[in-house]
Amino acid sequence: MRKTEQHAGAVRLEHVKAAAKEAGIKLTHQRLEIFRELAVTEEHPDAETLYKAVRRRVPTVSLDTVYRTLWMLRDMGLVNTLGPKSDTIRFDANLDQHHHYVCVRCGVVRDFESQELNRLRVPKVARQLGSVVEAHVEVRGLCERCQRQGSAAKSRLPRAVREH
Amino acid sequence: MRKTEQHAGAVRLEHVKAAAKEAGIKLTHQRLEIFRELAVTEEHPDAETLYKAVRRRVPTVSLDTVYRTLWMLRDMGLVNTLGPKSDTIRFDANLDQHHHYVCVRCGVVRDFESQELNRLRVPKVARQLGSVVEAHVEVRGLCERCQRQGSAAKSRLPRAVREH
DNA sequence: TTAGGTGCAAATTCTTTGCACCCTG
DNA sequence: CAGGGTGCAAAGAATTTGCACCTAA
Repeated sequence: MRKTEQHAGAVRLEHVKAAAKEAGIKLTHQRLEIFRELAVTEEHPDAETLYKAVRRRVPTVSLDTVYRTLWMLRDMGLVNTLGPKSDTIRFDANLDQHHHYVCVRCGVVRDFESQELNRLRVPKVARQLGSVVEAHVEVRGLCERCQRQGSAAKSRLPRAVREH
Repeated sequence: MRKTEQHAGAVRLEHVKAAAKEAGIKLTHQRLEIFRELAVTEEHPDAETLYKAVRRRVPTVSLDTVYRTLWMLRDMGLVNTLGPKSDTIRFDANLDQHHHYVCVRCGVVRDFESQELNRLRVPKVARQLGSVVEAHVEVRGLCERCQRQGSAAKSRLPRAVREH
C-alpha cells in the first residue's frame, strides 16, 4: 500500500512535468515541491497545510504562491478541489435522500432523485472507516448552460465579473 | 413538481417548529423566515444569498443572525452544509476514480476504492442536467476516532480549540 | 536575455464575536 | 419579566492582488 502510493506519486509527478512542458509553463522549484507534497498525501490538505509542509523543503516559499500554483494545477486538470466548493459555505434544507449534480465550471449544484442510487451498497472498506449516516452520489460535469456559453469563461473569474 | 416542493417546504417548516419546541429554543420571526427561505429553494444558497432573500421580508435582519441561525439549524440536524466543507478549500491530486468517506464531526475525508461503486450507472435525470465528467460516492458518518472521543465535542468549536 | 514567476505587504471577502437593547415564552 | 436572541460594529480568517525583483528556458 505504501509502496503503491509512492509509485502513484511518482507517476503523478511525471504527469505534471509532461503537462507543464506541453502548456509552456515554467517548472519552478516551488511548483514541483507544492505538487509533490500534494501528490504524496491522502489527506486532502488545504492551502495553509500544504504551505507549512512545503516550507520545510523551501523555506522561502510564500502562501500566495501555494494558492497560485494550486489554481494553476486545477486549471490544468491535474488537481481537484473537494466538494462543490465555491468560496462560500452552502446550505441545504432537503433532508430526504437525494443526489447532486455539480457543474465543474459555474459550481451550480442541482438535486436529483434516483431510487436506484438510493439503494447503493456501502462497501466494507468504507464501513470500516466509521459509522454510516448517509451516502449519496456526486456527479460532476458541465451543466447545460455552461455548455451553451462556450469555452470562454475562466474557472476563477474576479468576483466583480462573476456576479455580472 | 412545484406543488410537491411547496408541500415539502411546509412539512419541513412544521418539522422545525416541533424541533425548536423540543429543544427549548425560541421561534423568532427571523429564524422562521430564514428557514422558510432555505426550505423553498433548491439552489443551495450561501449565507449572503439567503440574507438578501430574507431581507425582502424582514428588512432589519442582519447577516450574522443568518449565520447563527444556520449553524443552529445544522446543530439541530435540520439543515446540511454541502461538501466536506470546512472553512477552507481542500485539494486532491488523486485523479484515479475513488470515493470519499467524510466524518460529519471532525470533517476528515478518507479515500476508498470500490470496483463496484466505480461501475454505478448515472441515471437519465442526472445526465439531462449536463455532461458527465465523473461520478463518485460520498459516504458520511462518524469516523472511528470521533466515535471513541465520545459526544463531548461541539460541531463548531472556536478555531483555537479545533487545532488543539 | 526575457517573459513568466515569486515574495511581500496590503486589500478583499467571508465569517465570527462582544455588547447593549429587544422580544418570545 | 427573564433569559435567550438580535443588530451593530469591529475583529479574525481565508484568499487575492499589485508591484519590483528573480530565474528557468
